Amino acid sequence: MSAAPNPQQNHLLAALTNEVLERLLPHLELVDMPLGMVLYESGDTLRHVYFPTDSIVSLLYVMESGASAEISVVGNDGVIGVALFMGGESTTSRALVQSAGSAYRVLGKRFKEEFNRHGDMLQLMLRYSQALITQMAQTAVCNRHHSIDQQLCRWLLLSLDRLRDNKLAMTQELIANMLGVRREGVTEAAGKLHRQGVIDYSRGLITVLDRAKLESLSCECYAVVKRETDRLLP
Amino acid sequence: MSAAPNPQQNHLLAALTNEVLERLLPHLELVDMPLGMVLYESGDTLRHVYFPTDSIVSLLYVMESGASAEISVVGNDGVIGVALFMGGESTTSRALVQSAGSAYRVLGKRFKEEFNRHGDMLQLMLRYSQALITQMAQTAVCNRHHSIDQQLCRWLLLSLDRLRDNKLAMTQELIANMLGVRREGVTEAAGKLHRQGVIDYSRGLITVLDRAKLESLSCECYAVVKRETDRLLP
DNA sequence: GGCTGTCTGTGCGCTACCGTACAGATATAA
DNA sequence: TTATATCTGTACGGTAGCGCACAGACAGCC
Repeated sequence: MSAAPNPQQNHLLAALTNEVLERLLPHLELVDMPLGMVLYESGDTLRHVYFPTDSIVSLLYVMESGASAEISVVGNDGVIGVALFMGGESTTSRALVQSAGSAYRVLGKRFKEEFNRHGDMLQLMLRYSQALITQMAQTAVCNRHHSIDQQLCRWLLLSLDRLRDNKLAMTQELIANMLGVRREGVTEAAGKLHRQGVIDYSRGLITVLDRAKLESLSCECYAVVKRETDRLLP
Repeated sequence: MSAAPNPQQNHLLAALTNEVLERLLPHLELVDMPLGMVLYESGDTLRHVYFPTDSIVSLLYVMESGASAEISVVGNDGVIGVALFMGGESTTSRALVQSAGSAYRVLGKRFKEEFNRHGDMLQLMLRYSQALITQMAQTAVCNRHHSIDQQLCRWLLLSLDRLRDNKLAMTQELIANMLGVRREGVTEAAGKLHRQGVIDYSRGLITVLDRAKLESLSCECYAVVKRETDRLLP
């Protein structure tokens, strides 16, 4: 939160025409997003739509057993709360702040007013929804076919793209929850990356040293999602 | 295909108001959907939107290595080609006919004309999209945490719900492709179900004998998706 | 300083699933 | 009938990841 927050830091808000943005601005509320904050739980009626500026939010699914897995990750490239305009009002996932920062939020009711004008906002939200679908689909196959080593690389890259610098405040325990694996599995994978000089870390602070190497060690899933997202939301 | 095909066999078409349906009817084309037919490949520009009556279509992701995994399954409860109205025109997945039958299709252009009236069709498609998102998310976590045995049960139930009778024309090889596992893994899981009297099968024809048992052996994922789908699309 | 809680590293047996190989069974074609 | 392709069953070694247990490292607090 070094720079003063600005709605335009969120790519979706920045992509709106001035006309739409100016209608929305009075309803935008800047909120602090501390690590671990839960925006909503599975089944909750959504009250707001969130546009992160420098924070990152994970859409996390928690099972009956308590085991969890990340479905999608949203930063300044997206919005949290698509279920609001989809018409469902709630989802089966939890939205959890994975990297602290800030976000702009709008009351669901106000947001729907703009959405229901069936103009730019509708088009933009539809395209974003497809990007979200792509990411979820890729997560599903990645969970099926790729090793923890590869998935950790993918996950680091996804987070990195949504941050200003190359540092992530994140313990291995939390990463394990996101990936839906054991903490020890993350420790081993991170150890390998460390030995190869790709990352450095200590007590919850990860520094990426060699992004190119990270990309080469990642599975195809990162690149596929990035390419498709860039295509849908230029 | 015993009964004469009728657009109303598709739940989404049946949910439309008469006004909308009558506008759409002249553009609906009944098509045969043979097993193995590919409606579109990853990256293809979608030409039609498909509303299955008694056929079942799998949205399948195929990776660089050739390995695959099913992302979602669509029958008379849904529609294939959401990317058309989302604005992307293409997706990263393949649409494959998993159970033969028929479907009604509409040219993308005609469909978008109705969609862009921003009436019932828009609302319905948005709600369906959320149901699709729910299914994909559940698939992702299921791939991470559940055994082949459980997933086979889930998969059989999903298929069963979209068929008229309790018979599936499906080889173990094909099921393995859908689940993204080895064919031998499916053979073993199916063998267990057979020994328990839950299913019977031979050479590509599976008969479900004890649906209740199947549900009890399945992971929670089936019920979660069904409950949420019923909520979104009553 | 010492105490305590959190984070990371490591080891070990276990299981599910994979890759591979091959054999038997059943349908279709010659 | 025989031949061939397809489908299913079984076996076996290899391995990635799990559950569990515990040890060391580092930070903050008293």
